[in-house]
Amino acid sequence: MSLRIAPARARDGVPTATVERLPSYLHVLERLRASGISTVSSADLAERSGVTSAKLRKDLSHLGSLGTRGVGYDVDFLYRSIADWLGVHEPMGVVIVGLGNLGSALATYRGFAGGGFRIVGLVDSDPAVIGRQVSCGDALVTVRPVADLPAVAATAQIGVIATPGAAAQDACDRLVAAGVEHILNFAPCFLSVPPGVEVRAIDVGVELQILAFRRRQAVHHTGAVSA
Amino acid sequence: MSLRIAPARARDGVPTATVERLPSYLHVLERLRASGISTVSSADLAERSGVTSAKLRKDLSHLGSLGTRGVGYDVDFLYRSIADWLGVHEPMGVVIVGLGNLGSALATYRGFAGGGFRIVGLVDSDPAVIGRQVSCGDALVTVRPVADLPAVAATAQIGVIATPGAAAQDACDRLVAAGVEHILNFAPCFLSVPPGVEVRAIDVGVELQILAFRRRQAVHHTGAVSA
DNA sequence: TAGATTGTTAATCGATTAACAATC
DNA sequence: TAGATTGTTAATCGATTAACAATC
Repeated sequence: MSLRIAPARARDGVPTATVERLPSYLHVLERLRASGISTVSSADLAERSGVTSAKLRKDLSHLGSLGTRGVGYDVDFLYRSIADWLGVHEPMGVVIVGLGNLGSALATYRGFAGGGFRIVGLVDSDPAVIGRQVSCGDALVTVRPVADLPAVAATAQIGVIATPGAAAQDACDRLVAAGVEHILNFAPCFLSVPPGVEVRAIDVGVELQILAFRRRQAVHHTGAVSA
Repeated sequence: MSLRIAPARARDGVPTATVERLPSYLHVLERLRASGISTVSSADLAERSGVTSAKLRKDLSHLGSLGTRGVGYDVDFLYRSIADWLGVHEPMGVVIVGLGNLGSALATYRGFAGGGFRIVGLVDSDPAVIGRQVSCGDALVTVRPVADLPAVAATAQIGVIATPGAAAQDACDRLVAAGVEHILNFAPCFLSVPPGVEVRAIDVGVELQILAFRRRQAVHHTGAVSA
């Protein structure tokens, strides 16, 4: 398979559902590449990503014609095509608010160091935590007080909220005031934000409840529980 | 508003998307109840949950006719109706595999203690971690070696994987072998499981990539980056 | 050529939305 | 009654799926 130039990429018109699956494909391709596999079929890549092959091909078709009929996809070329399309090479500054157990876990998370993310700030309100040095990938970052958030967030494009629920809206407001318009919220509450600001929420409690419901449903729920 | 009996609840035929939003509504209602608010309109509850009022009413309509036209929803009644329907009163045993930063954060997470979840086991492969006592809500739980997983998982209905990616599939296989059929996976990899086993995956790296893409899109990406 | 696998089509399916009749 | 708000309908929208022509 000869070296090819990635086609002109249209960012618009690609379904939301597709965009949200591309990072998973990228991740699987990264591992395939690392293990020296040079070609994959849609069936193989789909299975490793947990989707159907039809869905995978449809997703990829939105980025262009990236495979070879009768052969499959070149792992390296497909990896670079998706990475380029997503734009993962542009570095992203991340500020984390809240350095309890979860915030600390996120700060040291490998996914931040790799993948074009850089921790540019850590913020907490607890005097016992402020001043602590946290090892984020190859950099040491000092936890700073909430008062420093405007300065810290100035170089951040993405804010991560890992505070208790009661403090989350305040943290969010401060991030927004500092100009951060993309927020990942781990606190168990809904954040209200002005138009133009995007929040993605991950609520562990909600995920657990869904899973617990599925489990109850699976056992068919014979007999009534006590009222 | 007089005391009412919750209607017969049909668990089947309720859309997946609705089921996955019910825990959020429940959570908001919990806070409303705690703050002494006794009645909400669909518009109000929807805004606090981050959905539209039409969607909220449609969701709730699947559980029955729970509101009062011209008035709204009784907070306490609606809370109990959703809680009963989801079945949150049946206790769920949870086993966590992997007690690094993230696993520890999850073990001490308030959401496990409340909401009908009970940590019945903590497992890790690191001798430095094994034997450590972790405070999970009101109980102290001892971290046990991977070899003990079958015994530990015997009383668990839900497994949580918080290991590094490389160890996740092994952890998953062991959980499944121990009879756990509902798994929440925080490791950055796709888990393959036999039919009948359900996995919900939370990949922080993927969420970040999606958010980063949105950010890049928002600045409209004028001009080309260096090839 | 024969076999394999993509990219695309058209049909199906499910979820969202706006509007409004029902009714408190 | 008049005003408010639900529960439901029907239309719209978007995502998934199966099948297959294109083509390596």
